[in-house]
Amino acid sequence: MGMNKQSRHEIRPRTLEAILDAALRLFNADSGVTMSEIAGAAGVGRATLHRHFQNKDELIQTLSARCMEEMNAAVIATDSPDRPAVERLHAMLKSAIPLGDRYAFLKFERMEGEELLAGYKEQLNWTRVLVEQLKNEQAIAMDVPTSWAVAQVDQIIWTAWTAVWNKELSADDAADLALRTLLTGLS
Amino acid sequence: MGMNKQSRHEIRPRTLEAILDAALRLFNADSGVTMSEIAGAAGVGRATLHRHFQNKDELIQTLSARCMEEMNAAVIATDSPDRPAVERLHAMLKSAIPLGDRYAFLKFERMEGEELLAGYKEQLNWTRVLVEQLKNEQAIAMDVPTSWAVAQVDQIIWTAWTAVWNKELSADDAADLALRTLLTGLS
DNA sequence: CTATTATGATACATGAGTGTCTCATATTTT
DNA sequence: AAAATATGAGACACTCATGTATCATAATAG
Repeated sequence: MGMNKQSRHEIRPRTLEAILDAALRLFNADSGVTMSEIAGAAGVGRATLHRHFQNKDELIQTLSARCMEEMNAAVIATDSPDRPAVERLHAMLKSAIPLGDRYAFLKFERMEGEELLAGYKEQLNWTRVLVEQLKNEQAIAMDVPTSWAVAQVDQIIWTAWTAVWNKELSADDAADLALRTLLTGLS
Repeated sequence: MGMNKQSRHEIRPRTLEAILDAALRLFNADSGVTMSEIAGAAGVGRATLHRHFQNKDELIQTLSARCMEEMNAAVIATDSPDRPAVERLHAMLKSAIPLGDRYAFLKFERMEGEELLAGYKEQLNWTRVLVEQLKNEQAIAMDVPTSWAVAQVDQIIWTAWTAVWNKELSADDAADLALRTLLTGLS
């Protein structure tokens, strides 16, 4: 299936979870972690780590793809097609912003790997459709380039999460403020 | 003076420039460059590199601090205290956005080093003062947290630069759009 | 209970980047 | 021109992360 050449060993669910949990935690603290440290933090032998992930890139890609899927799932879960686009944007922000600390490490990793890129493009595309609907409902001006609006939505999730992480705002307040900033600016 | 223990050799201006130029260029392409690659690209012996920069961190810090100073200088140059704050914000965006590719690599580096942090705080403080003046002139609503507004200004420079880099917008258009987005949002 | 199999621990090999040193050469300074 | 000195090139040792192989042990499946 998804396993590679060294698939002589099937990975146990507990082992996989322990590895991914530790890797996610350590990567968010320092993108330069070593495989040994990850194995140690996961309570797993270093050899076991190498049995299932040949190199660090493969581990990062698996991790990134999972986080991206998680994010996409959370976003799509808020997607009720009959509501006005503004409400859906608000709901998306509310569910996406708290997830920031799950995939903060992606900020320091270059975008590589098919799965990760696919997930990211899916996310961008989802946002693009939403932006176009916002334009139709005149919540966004027609002369604003769609790519610009998409970038703003994408970026403000990070900004809002950072504010929450710095304990300057609550998650809900950050989502409200993000929506307001997007639509009417700071004035 | 600023040199460290191995200051038995004074660095020549041409050598220093060649090294910093190459390092900046390579770091923006790949944050994992090696000292050998930098030396090679600079047309400089690897030993010379190690004579003046003990380790890679020291090189990165020197580079980061320089870029930050450069950015601060460019921003402060636009600072004419008698103009309205909105005009000064516009002028700042116009001069800061095109500099993005000079210090894009900072996006992938953790903030470390006294000089760099000092420069960054100086930049944030400058923006904070500007935001407060914008509030006084009622270009920004009083109930918007200042830290939020500062973060928005800081982030939109990157977003705008990315749009320019992707050739979606010209530098001037990006600055205009950034100003408009900050003040009145996307609507 | 028994057979299968994933894991842990250990040892070992490898490669890459780093940092240091020396000396001949090129550059600058006086 | 002569002295002082920064550089280039090469050799060397060292560290550390990586990757692989082996085997006893623990967990799981039948």
